[in-house]
Amino acid sequence: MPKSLSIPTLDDVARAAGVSTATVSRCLNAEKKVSENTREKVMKAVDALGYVPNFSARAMAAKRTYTIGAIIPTMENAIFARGLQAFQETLHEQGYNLLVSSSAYRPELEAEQIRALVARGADGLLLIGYEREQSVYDYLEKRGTPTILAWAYQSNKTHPSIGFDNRASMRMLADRVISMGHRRIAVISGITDGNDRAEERLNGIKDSWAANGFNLDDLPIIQTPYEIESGGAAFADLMAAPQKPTVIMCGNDVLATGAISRAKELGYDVPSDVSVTGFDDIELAKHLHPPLTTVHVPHGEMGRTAAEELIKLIDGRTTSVRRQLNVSIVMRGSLARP
Amino acid sequence: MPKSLSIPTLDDVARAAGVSTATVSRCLNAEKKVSENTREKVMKAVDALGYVPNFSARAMAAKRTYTIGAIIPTMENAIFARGLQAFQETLHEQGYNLLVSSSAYRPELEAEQIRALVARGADGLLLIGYEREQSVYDYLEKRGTPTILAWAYQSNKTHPSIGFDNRASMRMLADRVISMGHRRIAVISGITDGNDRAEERLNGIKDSWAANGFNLDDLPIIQTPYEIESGGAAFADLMAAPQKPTVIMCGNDVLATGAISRAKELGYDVPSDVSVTGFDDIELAKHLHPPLTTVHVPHGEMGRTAAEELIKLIDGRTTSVRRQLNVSIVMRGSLARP
DNA sequence: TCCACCCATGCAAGCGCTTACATTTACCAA
DNA sequence: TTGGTAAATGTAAGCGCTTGCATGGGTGGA
Repeated sequence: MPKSLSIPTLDDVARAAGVSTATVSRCLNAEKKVSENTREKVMKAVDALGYVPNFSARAMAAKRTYTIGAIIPTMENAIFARGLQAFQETLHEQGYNLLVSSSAYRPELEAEQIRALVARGADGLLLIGYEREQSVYDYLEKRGTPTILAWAYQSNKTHPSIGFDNRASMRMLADRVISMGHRRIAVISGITDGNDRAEERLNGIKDSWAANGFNLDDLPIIQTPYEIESGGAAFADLMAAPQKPTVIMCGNDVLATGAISRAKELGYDVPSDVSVTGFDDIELAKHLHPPLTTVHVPHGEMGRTAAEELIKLIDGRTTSVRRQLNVSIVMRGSLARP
Repeated sequence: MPKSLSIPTLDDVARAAGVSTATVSRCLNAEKKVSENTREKVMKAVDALGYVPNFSARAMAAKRTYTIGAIIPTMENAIFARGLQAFQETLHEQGYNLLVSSSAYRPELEAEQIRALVARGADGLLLIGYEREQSVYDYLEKRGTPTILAWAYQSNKTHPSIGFDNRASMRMLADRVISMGHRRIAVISGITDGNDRAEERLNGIKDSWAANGFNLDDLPIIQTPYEIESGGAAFADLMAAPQKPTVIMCGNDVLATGAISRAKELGYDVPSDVSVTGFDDIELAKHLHPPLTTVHVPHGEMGRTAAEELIKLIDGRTTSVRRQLNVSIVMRGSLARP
């Protein structure tokens, strides 16, 4: 009975090609050290058998997987899609694969998934933001797994990271809003607990507000999950106040989408009744009506750079990276003078 | 020099606990067959060393990974997000992990990723739709990897699948549109080449159109990628015709989003100048302005069921599944009488 | 013609686990 | 006390690959 009915292994290929397994292995990996003649024989056998190397066996023997793990807070909306796409494409060009999982913004789930990815032999990891337990960093350190943080950059942190300054960026936008004459600002923030990006963005607004001589007590803030519905609900709450805000600054574009949608339902015109701003500049932002004024984040560049630097880290071609990217304000129709 | 500096293995744990590796292994897997006493000792050692089992080694020895692979056409937009989320949650409840990759709607990439996932030892696979080369199915068959298809259901196909009838669903919507009095319909379809769902949806519209006694030559159709921008561009093209359509039926909600956005830019009012319909009922649909009339797909149920049935397939508790889910039309503001 | 080298190849030792099978231990009935 | 049985544990053989080292054959210089 031919063995061909079961899954072919290196051994099968070697036997079929009349060489040793070592030779087959070398054919499949290092291009060199095998004569043209032999390689041809081997490749023919590989094709004939439909051989595909067993990943686990390879990982075990080589202690290298050419796999990168990424854990993002959510796949539900497009916040991370563009950046991750670029990350993945760059990785792919360099012969790496990407394993993605989502933590649903839950730190304990993130920790679990980090362990799972490391256990799977990920050569490196991409994580979002800084905030996580020290024990997680210790674990990564101990296992020697190169890790790069993205979507955030804080000059006082030393961990390899590629991102932008959420705080300064949001402050820039808030300054702009205030300079346009707005004096009644309300904020729909993401949940800051366990999310340094959300916290920094909120702080950016507070910075601006305070620096312009206003009282933080006069700055209504609602924290709510990054979902369209929540943004809508928060909008309704904020507009129910006796002193209606003239502008609502949202922690990201998803919340802003909800706010604008709800504004329409409630009969408010944006921006003449109330302005709305976002953050991230997801693709949808410019297609909202009115188009959303927001902070443009260079997602593609961030993903690409993160991939390149992470691979350097893995190859030992560098020991640390810290790169700050520039964001810009995109003025669109959703923001006007009060 | 203590070995604790390097990554702890089963051996280390066994030594620390004063038992054999077999016992430790049994502790970590089958709950039974180990005395309470021993288990405690072992667990203590595990904690102390911070031991995490090596996934590859485990996969190799056990020939089982408790990992499911899913390949979806895109992560860029939310089409698959809800369904995948439910799929993943159900899997997780049953102790399985999910590996996701995206094929960017490219069959050859999908084939490559299928091989990669199988090589990684995926116990089962989730794929979208029916259309792929026979060789891919043969490969899966040969490797004995259980595979379930989702997001589509065709009664004439026998492969395990869980989905809905794209053709009948879209036809239902088209019938409705026509019954409202529309006689000038234009279609923005996804690229049908290599995408059976897109093709079926388009066929559904054609079915209805023909069944109502109209000529297929009078049905303008543009095929374009599932992107907001493309939807917008297609909309502009269709409206540039001498005979403007009274309704534009889109292959999915993403295209419809682009169409509505572009309509505003061009100064058309939806639905009084032109109606727009979508398909999928992504979260955004109801937040568009006007809210989008579309076909509601039970994504959550589909994901959940797919997970359950796939696991049954893997466990050999069943040999085949074919389940058709019901969709429904959601009437919202974007569709009105001409 | 001979020797030193180098390149292509083979040999075999793991990588860290699981599990069939063997062994030991504990306990109970006779 | 002793034999028998079942439960707990240990032994060791792989799982499919990579890679350091050994080997052998071919090449070119003297």
